Amino acid sequence: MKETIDSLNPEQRAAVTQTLGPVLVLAGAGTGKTRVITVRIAYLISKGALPESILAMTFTNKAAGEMRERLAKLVGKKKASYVIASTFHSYCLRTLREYTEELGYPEGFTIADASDQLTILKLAMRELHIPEARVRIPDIQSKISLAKNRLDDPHAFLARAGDDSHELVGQIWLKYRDVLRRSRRLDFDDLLTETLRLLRTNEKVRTDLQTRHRYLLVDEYQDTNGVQFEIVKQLAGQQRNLCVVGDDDQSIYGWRGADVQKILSFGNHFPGAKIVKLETNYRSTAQILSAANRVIKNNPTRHDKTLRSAFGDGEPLMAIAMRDESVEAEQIVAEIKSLVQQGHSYSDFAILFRTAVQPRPFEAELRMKEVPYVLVGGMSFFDRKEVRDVLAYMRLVANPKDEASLLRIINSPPRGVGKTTIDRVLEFATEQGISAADAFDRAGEIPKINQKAVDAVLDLRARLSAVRKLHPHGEELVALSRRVVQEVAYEDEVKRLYPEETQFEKRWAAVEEVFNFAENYVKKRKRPGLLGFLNELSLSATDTDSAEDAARRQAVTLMTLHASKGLEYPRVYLVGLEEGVLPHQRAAIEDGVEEERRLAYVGITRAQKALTMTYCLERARGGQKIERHPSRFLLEVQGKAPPPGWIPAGAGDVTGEKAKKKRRGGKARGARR
DNA sequence: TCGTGTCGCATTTTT
DNA sequence: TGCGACACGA
Repeated sequence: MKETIDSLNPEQRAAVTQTLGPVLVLAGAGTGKTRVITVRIAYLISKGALPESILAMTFTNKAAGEMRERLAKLVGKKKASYVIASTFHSYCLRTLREYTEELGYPEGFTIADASDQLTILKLAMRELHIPEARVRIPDIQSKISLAKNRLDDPHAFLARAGDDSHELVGQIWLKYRDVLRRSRRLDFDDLLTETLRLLRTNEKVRTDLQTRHRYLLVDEYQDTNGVQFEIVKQLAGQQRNLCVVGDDDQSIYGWRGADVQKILSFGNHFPGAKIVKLETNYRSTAQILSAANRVIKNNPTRHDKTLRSAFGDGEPLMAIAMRDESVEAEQIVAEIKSLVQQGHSYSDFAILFRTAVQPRPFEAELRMKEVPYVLVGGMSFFDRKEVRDVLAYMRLVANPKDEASLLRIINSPPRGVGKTTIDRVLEFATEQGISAADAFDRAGEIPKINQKAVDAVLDLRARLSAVRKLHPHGEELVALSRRVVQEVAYEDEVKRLYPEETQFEKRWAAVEEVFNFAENYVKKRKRPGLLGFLNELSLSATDTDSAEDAARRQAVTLMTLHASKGLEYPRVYLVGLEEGVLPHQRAAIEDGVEEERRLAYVGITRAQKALTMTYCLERARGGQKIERHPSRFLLEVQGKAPPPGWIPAGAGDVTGEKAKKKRRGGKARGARR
């Protein structure tokens, strides 16, 4: 242990050995954050802490996995396995499952993921007779989620004054909550808020958990939202053996409820906190870091930090103006090709951008020039129709009251159940205050109902319930899942939709993959059940690790700035550095420039040796070319202030105005010349 | 009820 | 430019 400690720099050592009371470790980009966390845990254990008394919270499964892996190397597999390293959501899920009785959910619950949430919102709106066209459902979803993360509740939300749309969100929220309840589902936010509720209202649970987790660590603390903060506070209790690690300058998820104030005011929330700054950077050249420092210091509210390179000066940075986005792509791809000819590997390169449309010209160009690349993000395995369908069927076996899942698959394979039938049944369900599932059982009472459609649904329900009877506790998971799929003749349906053999095989492979997941889950768990399986899948849906794919396949990486956090590449292209793109127009209008600047900072600090920043003079948008101006961040990189006559994004921008007017005016204003 | 064409719209997305 | 929601006809 002593050797490991000695290998740390003085800042890192301070962060590791300060083991009592609250500690805030401000870990700048590339300063050895993960190393500090894992060594700190090892140090705690060496000082006599029981591994099982240490709880380390992360935001992603990937981070949790990495932590466990590196810890195993330090303290051995056995001890490492007792340390709880888990995402907030997974931790909350296991807590809710452990204290089912205290919670009062007699029959368990399944998790509603992002897409289920949208379905449930649609259901809620249908009940309220709000036409879908009137609002954008993802907006509603995000507003409700933000409110939940601020610990708001729908009644308080409605009581607060607001405009029509505020009122509308409140009403939908109330109904959304009803639908979730009667469907026995919790959304991602509920996992957190319900856990907090338990901690606050149940003294047994609170003291249980406080005694169990003597040492708390929170990774990426700048991403903590209001609920997560309160959970941490509850768990820390009087002992306050809490160490949080993060970087306020890399807080880029404010739009999702993350609250930078939590890291900025840590000292106030936990009086007497010790603050350690890690500023020695082991990733990038001095050139890159001074550019990063120059940009980020323009943010007024932050913990003051200045990154120092552990290496030399390095190559100068490049900033290049391009005529438009296709030239941007051509030039960059050409440069990558020529550098590869000089001995670089394709996997040394990353192209980072702000929005999801930007990679298009790059993909086209990379394909044309036959450069291997990996686009990180995009559709995950769990977003595929077949996977979602099969999981919906399985959820229905676990929980027949699940309305979103029932409606998802109610007519696939086609059973002659159309919109009219569904509307009538839902209308009846609303009137009677019962679930959609129960409404089908009483469909005889519904006037003008299509009896054939109802019979088909009843038959479906009978089949699913037969599977449930066969596996009452969800045991024999693999057999169960195959059985469900067989029972509803799903294979025939996939064949019908994709008669072409190769297409069919591709689609069916996704279904087989679900069976594989089940098999792995059974191997991993002592008591594998259906509910546990479904909920674990919901919480691990996104990790497809294409970032690692790129390295293995010797490919160029393309990804959004958000996706790049935590990663590093020898040579980075930061593209589309234009006012309106970065900072994004909407963020510029809505007072979000500071977070956009942090995004730029994250991008810059991904580069190890070389950084090239580009912007376009023109960019196509909705079919026509629009003039662009270099981003303010490009000026800041050079330590310059905006010149007179500089045009900021959002301020009187033509496209912005037009978009707004269109939405308000609508068709009533008549045709525009 | 279901498949096809058209219109409108357009940040980021750890769980 | 490309996707998703809706309207319409079979």
